[in-house]
Amino acid sequence: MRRVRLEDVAKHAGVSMKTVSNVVHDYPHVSPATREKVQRALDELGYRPNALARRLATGRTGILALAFSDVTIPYFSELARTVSRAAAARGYRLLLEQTDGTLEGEREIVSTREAGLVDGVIFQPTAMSSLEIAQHRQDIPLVLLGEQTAPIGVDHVMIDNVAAASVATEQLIRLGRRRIGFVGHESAGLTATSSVRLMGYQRALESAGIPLDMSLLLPSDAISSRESEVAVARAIDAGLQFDALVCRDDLAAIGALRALQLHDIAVPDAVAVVGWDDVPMASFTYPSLTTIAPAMEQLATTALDLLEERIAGYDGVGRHRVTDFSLVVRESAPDPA
Amino acid sequence: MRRVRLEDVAKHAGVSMKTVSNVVHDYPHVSPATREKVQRALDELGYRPNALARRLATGRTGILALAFSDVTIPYFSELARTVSRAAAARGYRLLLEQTDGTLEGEREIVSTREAGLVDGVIFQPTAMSSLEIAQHRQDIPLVLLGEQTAPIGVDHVMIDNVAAASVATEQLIRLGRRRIGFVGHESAGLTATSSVRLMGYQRALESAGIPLDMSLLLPSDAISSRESEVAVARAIDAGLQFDALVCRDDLAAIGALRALQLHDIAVPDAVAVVGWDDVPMASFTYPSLTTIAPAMEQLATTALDLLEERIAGYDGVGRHRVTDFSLVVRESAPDPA
DNA sequence: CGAGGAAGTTACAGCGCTGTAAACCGGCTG
DNA sequence: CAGCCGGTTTACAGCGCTGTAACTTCCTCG
Repeated sequence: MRRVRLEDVAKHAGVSMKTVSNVVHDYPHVSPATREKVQRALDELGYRPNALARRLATGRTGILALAFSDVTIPYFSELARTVSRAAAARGYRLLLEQTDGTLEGEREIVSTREAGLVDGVIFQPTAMSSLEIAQHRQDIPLVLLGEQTAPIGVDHVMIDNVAAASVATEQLIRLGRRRIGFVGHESAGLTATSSVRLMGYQRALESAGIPLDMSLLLPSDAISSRESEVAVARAIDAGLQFDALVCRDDLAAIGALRALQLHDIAVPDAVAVVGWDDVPMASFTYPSLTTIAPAMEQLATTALDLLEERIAGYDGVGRHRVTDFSLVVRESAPDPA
Repeated sequence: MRRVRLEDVAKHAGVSMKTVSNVVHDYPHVSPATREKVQRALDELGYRPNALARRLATGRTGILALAFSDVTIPYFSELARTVSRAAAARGYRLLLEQTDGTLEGEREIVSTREAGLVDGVIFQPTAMSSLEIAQHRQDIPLVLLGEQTAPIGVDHVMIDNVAAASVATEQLIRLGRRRIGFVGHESAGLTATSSVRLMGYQRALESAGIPLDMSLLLPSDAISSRESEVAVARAIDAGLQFDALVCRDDLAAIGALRALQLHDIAVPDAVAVVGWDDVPMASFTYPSLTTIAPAMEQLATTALDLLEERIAGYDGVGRHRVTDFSLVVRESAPDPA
């Protein structure tokens, strides 16, 4: 069953290849008679265009890559879904690239040994520094996501993490909490994400005149529910007193919740908890999680806008866009009565 | 900054394009001297092959599509991660296609209006029937995942859902439970998945001599934690007596857990719960979930094996592969003391 | 009635690469 | 020393499509 080519259709309809191509693409200047004749040939032969060839000829593939560490991290699943939808709406398809958060994996993304396959890349780095990105990067349209600062010449979209962390912390302060811990930042090699969130947390405490107590920082060995559960459990066992927790992300919050429950500590009465990301699960934990919700659609749209401009040829300085967030209030840290 | 082509390198090195191509591909019969000369030219010019052109010439793209309803469903995140890794190990990259579980979305996948972009497709249908798949399908290598039966000529990989549902149910029976409910199947338009799982549940009850009580079937309006939380809450409020729940998947189990907790019903003492999929979250709920864990790696590997055979030209009857599963015992339905 | 234009159509040269067949070049055999 | 052989290299024809320029009709207008 040989593939039907444009030429076959052309022969069948008795016109030139280009005319067939014009019909396929709804090019306006084709006479109705020809159009109909060609269309019939198209149908009879069951022609399906070869995407590859078309793309070689036009130079654009219609494929974008979305790269991050791991799709099973709920925030990234959400990101993948949202970007995939938004991309589809613009006629692009999405290549999924996982880096496992390793330097090698991330280098591979940025230095793309093969050209041409992908029109552009949206990339949320974990391990790579801005400097390294600048060094390895090829001349493929690139938009960076996340808290990492971007190299000159590279576009970047993020939410204002410092502000968001402050908002989260303030919610706890409004509840009258004073011994507010921070959970889930890396114990070694703080990521950019954790560090800006910590900064916002500190800032909110300062503004409220609450002195920073270093013992309330509960780092964990890795970004996972497991590790933050361990960290919180250890703190409780060590007799640490606290009445609220700001968590680096919802995964950390979920781990924290579990540690508190295992120790029969009531949430939010004894300890209030806020998370970050508003992952789907945040509604279904018990109690459900108050959390920072990034405006995901807006983020995806903004990133795609920038990327499309790059693809279209914009080659100026890197743009920096800040997208919105909101605090979703649920059971784990309700509004004050 | 014009792209460097094979021809540019060839000119620079004073050899033919094909020789350069041979060096790039480590073709053995190239003299060391030439190889070295070409390699230098390659490096000096910073040549990067154009994937598209290569693929047009060879006819293979090295891209596979993975299609299912929604990446944010944890089972699919896991699937995406595992398949993506396995595919990467074999030199393929993964295009992510979301169908939203709609018929149109799924039709699009199977009928692929464009040819050539993708070497093969791994697809887990939700809405489409086997018949419809057979009707719409094009001649692109295709492997089906999930409980749906596959059309003749199409490969299919799944776990033995009836057996797995029986194992899950038996765990509850061994705990001495007799009033075992089933939660989270669709109240209208049962999917193939729900229906085989229900079948296994019934079979286990029968084997244990427990009569089936239809009132213990708690369907929900949609597959989500929210809906199954509602379904379970409603049942409790209606005074339904039960001492265990088999849930259609972990999402349903998580919803059920929340309903039970909100009603102060102890898990597993009053009601034991088993889920399905072993999503990452299953370890971090409180209590953690006993759940059916499909052998995801094996599933991905098997699917890719079949697909690669198809890509290589196998055109025989559809193969049917059954992969393993296990019951992961956690707090929500522990082993009997 | 011929110039000028718009609409419709076509031929053809790429896009950047690879497969094939053929050419080339010593070195070895008889 | 002709003939042959294997390793090495090359020219060239595609892969299937689109952009461009040019050509052909058929009108319209002065």
